[in-house]
Amino acid sequence: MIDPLQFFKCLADETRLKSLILIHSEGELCVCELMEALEEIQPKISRHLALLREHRIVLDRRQGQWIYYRLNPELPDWAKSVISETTQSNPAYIKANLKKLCCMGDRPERAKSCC
Amino acid sequence: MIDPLQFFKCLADETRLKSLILIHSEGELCVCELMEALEEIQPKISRHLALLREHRIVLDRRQGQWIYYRLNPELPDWAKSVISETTQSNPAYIKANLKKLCCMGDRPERAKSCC
DNA sequence: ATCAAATATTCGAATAAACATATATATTAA
DNA sequence: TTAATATATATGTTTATTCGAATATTTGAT
Repeated sequence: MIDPLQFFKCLADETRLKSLILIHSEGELCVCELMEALEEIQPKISRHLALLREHRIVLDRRQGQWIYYRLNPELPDWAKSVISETTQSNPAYIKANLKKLCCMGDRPERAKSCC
Repeated sequence: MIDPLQFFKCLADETRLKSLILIHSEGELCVCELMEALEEIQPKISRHLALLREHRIVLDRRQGQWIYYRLNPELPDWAKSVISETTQSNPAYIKANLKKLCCMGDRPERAKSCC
């Protein structure tokens, strides 16, 4: 299982930390949603998600053209708990980003629930 | 209070993470004890402790020639909890270091309890 | 089969973090 | 006051991380 040091290194970058918190808040998000919420270019989002995926902190699934990222449910409890508590106790940290996500037009959400 | 990103950056280095976990396990430790437990040179330990102190993750107190570091009791609960859970759930991560601390001769511990 | 959209990956450059060495400060003991 | 011990800090260098730009891959629609 994941080493605590590697785990915290994964959280020690703004793009990755915010992505994780947003993914945890929303359940599942795709790259274009994170681009909008964080106002970052696509390769930057993808690169950081790839790192989280390599460390098995998130899992991905493809649905059509979109790739959805979610927390790995097999993360050790302590690691899940770090993410949960950080999310719950720091709503201000991602408030503006959640807002941008909400206001986003044409979210691929609908596709998510169908099929 | 401390920003989650800054907090995780502080944990994302082996010397700092192990120092924090050891300090949390032992209550209070001085630089020379951490040097022994982590087998690192003094300026390296001091530098990393200084960073933790600047972010108010630890507090220090001088007692004679020694400076003891402890967790800041005013850390937000979520941050305390991150440190506690990480410590409790990863005993193997610092096992060898705790052993070295135990075996250390001439620990300034006695001074700690007197006065 | 071609094109557009979403995402991934590669690569060289820029930035930041960590390091070892040297030196400074503070305390205690002689 | 001098010497020794514990710790802190300053400095130049090395190493690690992050970045944007360019390109590749995959999928769905035409």
